[in-house]
Amino acid sequence: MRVEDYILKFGIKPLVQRVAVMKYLLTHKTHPTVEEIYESLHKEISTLSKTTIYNTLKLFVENGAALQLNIEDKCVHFDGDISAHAHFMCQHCGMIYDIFPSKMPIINELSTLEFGSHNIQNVQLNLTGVCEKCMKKQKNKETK
Amino acid sequence: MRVEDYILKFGIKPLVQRVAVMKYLLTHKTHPTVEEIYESLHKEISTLSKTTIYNTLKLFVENGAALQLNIEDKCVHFDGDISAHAHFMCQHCGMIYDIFPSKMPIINELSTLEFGSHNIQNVQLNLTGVCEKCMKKQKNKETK
DNA sequence: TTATAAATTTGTAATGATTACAAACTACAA
DNA sequence: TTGTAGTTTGTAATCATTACAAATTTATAA
Repeated sequence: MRVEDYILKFGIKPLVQRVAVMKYLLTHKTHPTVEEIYESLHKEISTLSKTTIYNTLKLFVENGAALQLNIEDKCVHFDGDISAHAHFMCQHCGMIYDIFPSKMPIINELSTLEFGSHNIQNVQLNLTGVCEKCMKKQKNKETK
Repeated sequence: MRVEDYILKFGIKPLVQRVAVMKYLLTHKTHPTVEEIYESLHKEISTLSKTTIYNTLKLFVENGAALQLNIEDKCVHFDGDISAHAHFMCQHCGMIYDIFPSKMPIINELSTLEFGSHNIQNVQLNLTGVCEKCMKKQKNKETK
């Protein structure tokens, strides 16, 4: 499906900037920040402004076309994968890993959670720690 | 137990500023921000600086004496309750509700989660939406 | 005690992500 | 073609957080 049609399904008018941002999100599973998206897309679309990226991502999130991850305090990350999954962020390298229900079945239960009469609109399961790669690096340093 | 002894158990030297901040966290279950803590404690301890509150909270979090909640993008919240529980933040009023395992049994499973060979140090389950109070307010407006 | 070193606090300045805003531009319908 | 609403853009402002060095407090050792 064309990205134009994809974002249309969320009620979002497919303007060039928006299509570019969504295309970026869908092809880069790195949970990018505004800065990263800007640095990359600015090369293709030289007139693209950072404000537009902020506006566009806000629009995506409000319409359920993307997820905003508040997993760290430095800055916000975005995710074009709106399927049920959790995230693990490494405190050393900053990488954010996806965790899918096949690896963590509890994730399947998150969509049915209830909390009194409150209206739940979003559920996020955020893990932090040290990733395997960084742990190995640490061990190597220790043995030197 | 005195707050002095409580933070000592986390290996934190109980200086007056630290005791004041921890006392605030333990008596205000509102998941305060640095700003809120500062505004309140500044009245008692006029010399207390915001930087010290930042330093102190960082120390608490690093030593497991408090939780840092990244549930929204505006600013960070802190929680002196380190028992297993989740949070629900209302998008309208900004209030953060505690969710304890008795109301949401899945929370009990969070401490035993595993993800490959990665070293998990922290797990947070964050819900957002509209709280009961704010939904009622909305309904009242609609019927007027 | 007293002197000295180490740790901590404080206030200010700097940083950097995010937002506000108004002017310029674009899409689209009459 | 023209008008209007919607969108983008660049700049300036905001505001939470951090850096930093001086001042202060606490711990240590003589």
